[in-house]
Amino acid sequence: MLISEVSEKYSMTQDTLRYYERVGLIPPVPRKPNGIRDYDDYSCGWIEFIHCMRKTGVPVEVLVEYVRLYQQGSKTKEIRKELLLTELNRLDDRIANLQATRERLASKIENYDDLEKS
Amino acid sequence: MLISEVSEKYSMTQDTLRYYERVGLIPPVPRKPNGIRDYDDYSCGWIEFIHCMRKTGVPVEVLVEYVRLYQQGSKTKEIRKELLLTELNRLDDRIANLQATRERLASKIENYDDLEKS
DNA sequence: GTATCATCTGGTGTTAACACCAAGTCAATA
DNA sequence: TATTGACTTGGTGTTAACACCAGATGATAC
Repeated sequence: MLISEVSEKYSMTQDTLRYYERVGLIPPVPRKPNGIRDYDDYSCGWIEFIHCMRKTGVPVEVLVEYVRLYQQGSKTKEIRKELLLTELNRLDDRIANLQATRERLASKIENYDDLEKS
Repeated sequence: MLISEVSEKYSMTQDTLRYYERVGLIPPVPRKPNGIRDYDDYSCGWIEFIHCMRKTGVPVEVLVEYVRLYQQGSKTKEIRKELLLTELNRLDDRIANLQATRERLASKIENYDDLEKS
């Protein structure tokens, strides 16, 4: 798969795809003999996963560390799991925070409704 | 109330407080005759509200617009309400997105658990 | 063979949201 | 009265996460 197709498939720019590989957000992508990237299912899987994590705000730095550990094989399983757990907790915190603010906003809006009636 | 006290109270830097005022994230803060900021309850209320919104990711730009409308008086009530509604919807979308990713992460972690048992 | 592509690498530019700094003012304190 | 300390403004610096650009290469179309 060419970078243009992957770019299309996941709605990401080619620049972002190359950036992700450069900084280690995904493992190295296989190349054709002439050096052109040739994405396979494995690479696409990573891209999809990283894209999803990035969209929800997991920092690049954390994901780079995860990929680094992953590439060191099964001996890092335990650490990787811990890393994911940490992010899960962070996510839960953020969700709770957002929900609280959501309620606050909602009641502020209700206030506006009340004011209209008067 | 001095800026140092407000800074302490809301755990924000003095720089951030001045920045918020400068860009219009909060209405102008009253000053003592010598020009020093003297925050009252009204100002503190704004700071608390804006701080809360910013923490959850509502863009500065949107909040500036809200404050601008607010300062134009009650004739902008309807627009302000619409603005808040838009943000509420955005928040709901983001929360849904985060929750989906949360579940994904959680099951990935469960996978790690399974692998350990074998 | 040459014009047209898409791709490559290496480097610089951008944006949001502050953080930091310097030089000046003012009030209180020793 | 001299020093200390908090505050002021105006300006520049920082960081993350890409976006954009230029020049070179290699395959394909004509």
